Amino acid sequence: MSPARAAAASSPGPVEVSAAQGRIIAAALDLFARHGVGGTSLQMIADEIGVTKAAVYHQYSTKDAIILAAAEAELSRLEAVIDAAEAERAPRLARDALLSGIVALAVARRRTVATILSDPVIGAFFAEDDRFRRVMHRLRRMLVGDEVGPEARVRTAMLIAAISGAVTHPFVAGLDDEALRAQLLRLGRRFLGLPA
Amino acid sequence: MSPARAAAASSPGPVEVSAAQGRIIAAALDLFARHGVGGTSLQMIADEIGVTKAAVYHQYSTKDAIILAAAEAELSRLEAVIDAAEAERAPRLARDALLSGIVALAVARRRTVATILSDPVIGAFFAEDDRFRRVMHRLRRMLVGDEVGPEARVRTAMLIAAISGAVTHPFVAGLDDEALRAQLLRLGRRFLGLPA
DNA sequence: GTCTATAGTGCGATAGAC
DNA sequence: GTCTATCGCACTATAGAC
Repeated sequence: MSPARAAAASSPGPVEVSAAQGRIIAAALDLFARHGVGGTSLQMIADEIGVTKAAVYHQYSTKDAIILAAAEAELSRLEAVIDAAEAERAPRLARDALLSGIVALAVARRRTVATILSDPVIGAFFAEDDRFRRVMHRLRRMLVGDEVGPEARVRTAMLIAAISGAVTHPFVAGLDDEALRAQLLRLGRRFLGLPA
Repeated sequence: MSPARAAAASSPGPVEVSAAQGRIIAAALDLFARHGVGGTSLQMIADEIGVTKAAVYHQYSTKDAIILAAAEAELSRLEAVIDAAEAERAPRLARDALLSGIVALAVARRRTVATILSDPVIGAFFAEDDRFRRVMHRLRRMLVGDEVGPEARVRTAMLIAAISGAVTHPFVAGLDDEALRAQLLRLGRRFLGLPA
């Protein structure tokens, strides 16, 4: 099987969603962040949108399908940031564009990003998802280049965890988005050894 | 029981637990890490220990009480690390001891630490828990001193998120505890501007 | 695309025996 | 400290009307 074919089999690029599906995904992400994936029922999602459970089932035939759709929707946002960064010619510029993009994404979606990356149920889905693995691989490659040792692994894991985890931390609850974004970018650059 | 009520009822100081209660807490922490708090039922906890639900209820009369006991047990480990670090005379030594202790704790309890700090259900309990707030305050004070600006807040949040989040990241799944600990400590020191 | 109605399962929680 | 047995409820999921 060709790479293109394998990719199409596991997850076909940008996933199209109807308006009704978009409402379900948005409601699900919000509720996942507030109650966890396991603590969110289809009834809660239906109530949030203002329809019945059966209407939700008409769009996604299982709860797992909703979890997957919500996780992939959030993953797509990260993919778009990576795509934009890779369009930069110089590796140095690409890396800085990636960092800026990740920080902006994490701040703009404070409540959802951390949930997607830390919820054990979504983690189980992503652990076997080729698309997720490809995204993480591209991320690491752009951040630390071709290094593969323990130092590079830990450094990348710490940077991603620091950005995604810090935005929901109680310490920064009172900060407005712009102040948070600026500090995250500055400290992230310093962590990577980039010019501030 | 609402989180607010449970937090108000929580006692300061070390909480004594019987052998049976200890088994429940250990099983609960393990299951919370694997399925999330909302995705863990009392039946799952009972099965893990090898008793019935009623036996679990005899120790903790609600599921919330189990969640609270498990979260506080993990919080106590962090408190012990802070206590030990504060015993150091020089602030510089205290800060380095704290960092080493946090890193060692996060690595030793890879699976549970991230869950406790990131699960939204536990977050709701901690948000109104004075003991948790005191621990976080002591943590920040030792790490960044008396600074209170956005930079100090974001820096502390990033460090805690980086350490607790990195230990469960897929990038470091293949690393043994000692290698992970050494790298986390080195990069953590560098992030704080301490001598390596 | 949304509804009502319902099946079958597992949930948190309780009562009372040993 | 653990058991059996049970209650009432919420859950995922399905069938069929509009």
